[in-house]
Amino acid sequence: MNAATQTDDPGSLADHPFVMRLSRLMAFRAEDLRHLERIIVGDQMVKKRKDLVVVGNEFRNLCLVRDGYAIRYKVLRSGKRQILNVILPGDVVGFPVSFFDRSIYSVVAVSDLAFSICPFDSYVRLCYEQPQFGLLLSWFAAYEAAIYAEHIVDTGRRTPLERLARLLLEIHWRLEAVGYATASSFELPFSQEVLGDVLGLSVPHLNRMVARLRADGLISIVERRVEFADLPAIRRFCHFQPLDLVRIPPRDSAGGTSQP
Amino acid sequence: MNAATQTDDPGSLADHPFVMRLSRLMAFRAEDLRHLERIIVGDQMVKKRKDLVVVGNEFRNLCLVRDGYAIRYKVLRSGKRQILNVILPGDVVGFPVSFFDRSIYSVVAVSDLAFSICPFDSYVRLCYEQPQFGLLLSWFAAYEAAIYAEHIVDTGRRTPLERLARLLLEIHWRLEAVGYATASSFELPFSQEVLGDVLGLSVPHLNRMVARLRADGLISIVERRVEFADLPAIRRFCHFQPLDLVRIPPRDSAGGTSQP
DNA sequence: CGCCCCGTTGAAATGAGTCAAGCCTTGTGG
DNA sequence: CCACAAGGCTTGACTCATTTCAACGGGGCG
Repeated sequence: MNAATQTDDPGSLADHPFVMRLSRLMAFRAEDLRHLERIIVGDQMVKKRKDLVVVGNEFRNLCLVRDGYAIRYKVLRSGKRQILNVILPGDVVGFPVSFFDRSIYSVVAVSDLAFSICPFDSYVRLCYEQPQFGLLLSWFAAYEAAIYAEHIVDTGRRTPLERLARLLLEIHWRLEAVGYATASSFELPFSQEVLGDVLGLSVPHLNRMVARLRADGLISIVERRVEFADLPAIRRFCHFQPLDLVRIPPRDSAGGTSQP
Repeated sequence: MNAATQTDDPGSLADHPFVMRLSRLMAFRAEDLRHLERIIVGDQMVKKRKDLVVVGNEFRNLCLVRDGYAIRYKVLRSGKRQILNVILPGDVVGFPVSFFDRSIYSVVAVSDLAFSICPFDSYVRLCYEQPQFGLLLSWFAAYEAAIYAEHIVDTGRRTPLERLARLLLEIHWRLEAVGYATASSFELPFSQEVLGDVLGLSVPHLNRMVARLRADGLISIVERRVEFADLPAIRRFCHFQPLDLVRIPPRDSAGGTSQP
């Protein structure tokens, strides 16, 4: 549909970061993998700075990010931009926009991005046939909501320094979950302008906060790679606590409510 | 389980605000109503100021609010409190907490509150048998996430005056959807301390913003009732746009992906 | 080679928080 | 039924954290 895009055969899903997250939530059988593969219409690669979702347009796809980074944001009349969330490998671009008539925010790639495309309607149809996929969608939605909730607390009541520390820890945590980070460091794919717009801070102020974390020896940054010298220490400093979903109960778990 | 609570027979669900919201999302059949009634274990009433969910505890229920108001919040070490969201009739108390091991925030009633209790595990089991309920859960989750997203934009980048106007409009919009508001007014069940903690503002500053909206003739408040003199005007002022979910596609919508 | 993006730093202006006090209303217990 | 307490609203003065505006340097990319 667009010059900058190319769609080819979907690669194997087995090593997809989305599947990696998913298999931590439920007993994921080979059969389920086939169900998912069946409704994926292709893989796509887009360039850095390419818009994926634009406000006001209809968007009805779940794009499962295989590699690369993007941001979900809204720009106001005043020209200010607020980023809701950063999108990492294993995340889904079409959430929650696919549930609404017209998109209320935009998504843009901040690096080259590779993802698998699944039409929303196909996914919904699959949910009717294989209810575990509906639950999966709910679980992802709950996780997303919880991340948003933390961002509300950040921008509403936490100090800029805490916010920044927490954001770095959140990104590290999420990247580690899909194998994109080491135990104590990760490649930071976002400019300070992006970080500022996530945290509701101006670029100069954000910059000063970065400098402060550095001066306090809590982080060091060399060539876009963030390293935590003492992970427990920085977690203590900003009271970071990772979010952990419970697993999705399997179909036959206890009793059942079926009528005779 | 607690002195202040009393559980009695679930009343009819037909007039439940939750069902009212739900029936706007899908073709809700009498049969579905029975499915839902079957897994509801009772109704409960709690007093104003009663804690429903407390941080760190496990909570595995969906509480469908029938009447009254509550808030979902987190208090920080500094003593500051951030409210994530206000809970109105038709909302679900156990979201997203039931998806996590231990609750990451608290919920407290700010008025006397009546709700129907549905054990989370029962609901999940129902999803396996009747997949439309799984989709329903996803839809609710998406809506919740979208509201959170707007709050992030509010606290991150909007002026205090806009935030306040938007919050009042959001509450009005959500109350109207369940028949708890007139076309241009509603009972405001929240103190200024609560409003401040939703918007990330101090009470004195919030108070000044209320005064300003009043002075500008955008709202009037008499005896806890907020009245919009000119609804389009205040919506224009803060660029408020109601969120509208698409309907859940029915089971047989087009084609199907079943294999032979 | 030059442009543009990105990071960095400084100085000034201002918006919002904090602290403090007073008043009104509501609820409650004597 | 009254009195007092507590919660909620309102206002003022002061402080300071954060934004805004501005300028500069480095480095990668075309």
